Amino acid sequence: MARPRKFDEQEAVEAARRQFSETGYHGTSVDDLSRATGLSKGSLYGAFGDKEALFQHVFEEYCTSADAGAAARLEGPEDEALDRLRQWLRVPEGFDGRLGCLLAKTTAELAWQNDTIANRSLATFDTLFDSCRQLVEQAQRAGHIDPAADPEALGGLVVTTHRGLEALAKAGVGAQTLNRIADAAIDSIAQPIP
Amino acid sequence: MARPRKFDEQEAVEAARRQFSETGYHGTSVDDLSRATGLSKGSLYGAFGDKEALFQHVFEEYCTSADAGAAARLEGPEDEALDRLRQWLRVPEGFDGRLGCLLAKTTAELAWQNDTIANRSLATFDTLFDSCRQLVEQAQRAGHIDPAADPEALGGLVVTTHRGLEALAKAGVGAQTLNRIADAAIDSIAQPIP
DNA sequence: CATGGTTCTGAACGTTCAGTCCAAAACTTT
DNA sequence: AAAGTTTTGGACTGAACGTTCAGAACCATG
Repeated sequence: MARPRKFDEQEAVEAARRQFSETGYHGTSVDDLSRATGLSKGSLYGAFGDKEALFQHVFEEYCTSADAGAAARLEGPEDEALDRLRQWLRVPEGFDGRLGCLLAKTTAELAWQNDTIANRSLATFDTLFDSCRQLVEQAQRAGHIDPAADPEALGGLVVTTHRGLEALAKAGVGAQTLNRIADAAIDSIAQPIP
Repeated sequence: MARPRKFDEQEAVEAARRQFSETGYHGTSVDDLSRATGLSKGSLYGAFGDKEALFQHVFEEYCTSADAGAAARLEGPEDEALDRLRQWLRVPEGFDGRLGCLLAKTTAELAWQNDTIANRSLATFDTLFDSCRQLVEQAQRAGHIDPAADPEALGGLVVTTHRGLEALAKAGVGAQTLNRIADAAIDSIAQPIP
């Protein structure tokens, strides 16, 4: 009954995410988005509304997948919980972190001005806090972290370390240095082997 | 022999820094800068060159003062070194961190695209690494940190924690939570009292 | 007071921006 | 194959952008 879309909406959103991740919200023009997605402006506006709506869509999707990742990390045997935290902090060897996390880039650029963005970021950070706290508790039960320690504070510390590593990566600090710090972070909250 | 400047250049740079800190590079228009500094556009261009040159000036000054702060933190008795690290991580109580550090905002926004910015950021991070490593070594000599630990890795970990706290603050995480994490960070690298 | 040199000001310039619009193409259904 | 609907791409618009510039304002000197 009607002409179907020539493009895949999901692919377009991913292309837009890459573009926004590189050049930020204010640094990205609608023409940039048109080029990145391969869609003309007309199609872009028809499918997603204006630039801000497209950004919100991209950001929402990114946060949702971050939330899902946090939930997935909880799965697994308790005596590997500390390793899962370590793996989360570590970074693949050839990794160029300057093209980094959209959550970090967005909160830095927009959280101060835009309450919708600020609230969505905060919600994802809360999810991360919770996930890490639970992983710390798992590691405590497995005897890898001092059971007397405060799991909420240590979980928050892991999240903080993760965000700090992300910030350093954006500045161009090398993967080897980042991983050394990641290991130091985990080792310093781990219980010495008796 | 000539009409003197009506404005104080240093004040103008500080006003521009506040503006850039809030709205970022691409999010700040020259009209915004004109309003923030109280200077007309012509004066701004006369005094600092174009928008990018003004930004570089502001950023350079910010990084230089961060470097100076890192050096200043080294001064003091060695048995207070760990406390100086703690104080650096902690945040004043009523603090609203969403108006945050220009270094963080700038690396997030521009390091990917602009090599000059990237190199300047990296240089300041190196200074921070060095400063924290030395403070860790001081604390080791004072017996507050295990002398067998790797001061380079622990110094890097403290810097990372600082950047992570900054990122969380930008997202709107409260001062109380931030300080709890800061304390956990220091406590976890400190040697238990014998 | 007049001159010369510098700074300040705001209007004006060309460019780029986000967003609109529509004729033509593309596709499905009948 | 014809009708009907949606997509598409690019020309278009007014506003906002960074930048420039001519003239007014100003101070120190002669």
